[in-house]
Amino acid sequence: MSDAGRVFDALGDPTRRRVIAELASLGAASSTELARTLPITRQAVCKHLDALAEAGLVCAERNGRAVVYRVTPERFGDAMTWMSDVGAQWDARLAKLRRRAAR
Amino acid sequence: MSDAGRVFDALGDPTRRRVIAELASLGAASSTELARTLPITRQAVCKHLDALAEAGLVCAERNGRAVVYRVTPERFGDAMTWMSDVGAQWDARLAKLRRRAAR
DNA sequence: GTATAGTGCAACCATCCAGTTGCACATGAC
DNA sequence: GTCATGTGCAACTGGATGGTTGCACTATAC
Repeated sequence: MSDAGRVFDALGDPTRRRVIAELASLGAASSTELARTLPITRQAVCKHLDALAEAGLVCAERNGRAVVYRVTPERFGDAMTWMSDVGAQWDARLAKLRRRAAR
Repeated sequence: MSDAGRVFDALGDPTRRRVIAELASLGAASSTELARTLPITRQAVCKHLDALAEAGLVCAERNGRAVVYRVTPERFGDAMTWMSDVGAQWDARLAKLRRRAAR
């Protein structure tokens, strides 16, 4: 799957969006810390973090017995590129249709 | 839910991304036409188009007995804004941490 | 008129997955 | 050492939903 696809799949879940937003606002946090601020269990948070890591949107770093997660928003670019591509394609089509209509 | 949330939910499905990409490349098409170019039935295409319309990513227009769909990529902006907000939040946090580390 | 092509709606099924619970293991504090 | 805290893994469950089939309805073509 494309990188953009992975990003959309990861962000397609509302809770996952909350997780990453929370993480961005905290700066860095462990699954346990995030679970304290969210209405779900640590296990659920872990699964979401795994999915986000899979998409390259967060990274994990072991620190003693704690695992600290951080946001890595670089991949947002892939999703943005996908959207602007679709938009551009549509715009080109639209322009073509308009030219034809003008003739 | 936020508009950005709706966009991500809509684009979270791979088939739905194919549908909107196909629609953008065709310019405009009915559910029947799209079903011909995709490996799913018209009914499935309809459901996806409904979801995309719900998110404001496509619009439908009746034309005789045919219903023609078009891409309306304006809503992509909401999703992009969400991503840049999360990124900015993280960047601000990062800068703060770096300042503290530099002290 | 009839035949054809398109749409809309409802029911059904299978699969996926978010979330939970429970337990074992690891690490730091004392 | 013990105790507390945090993580990892596995099994299970309920609900959501992507996809299908079937049928009724509508509009164009002839």
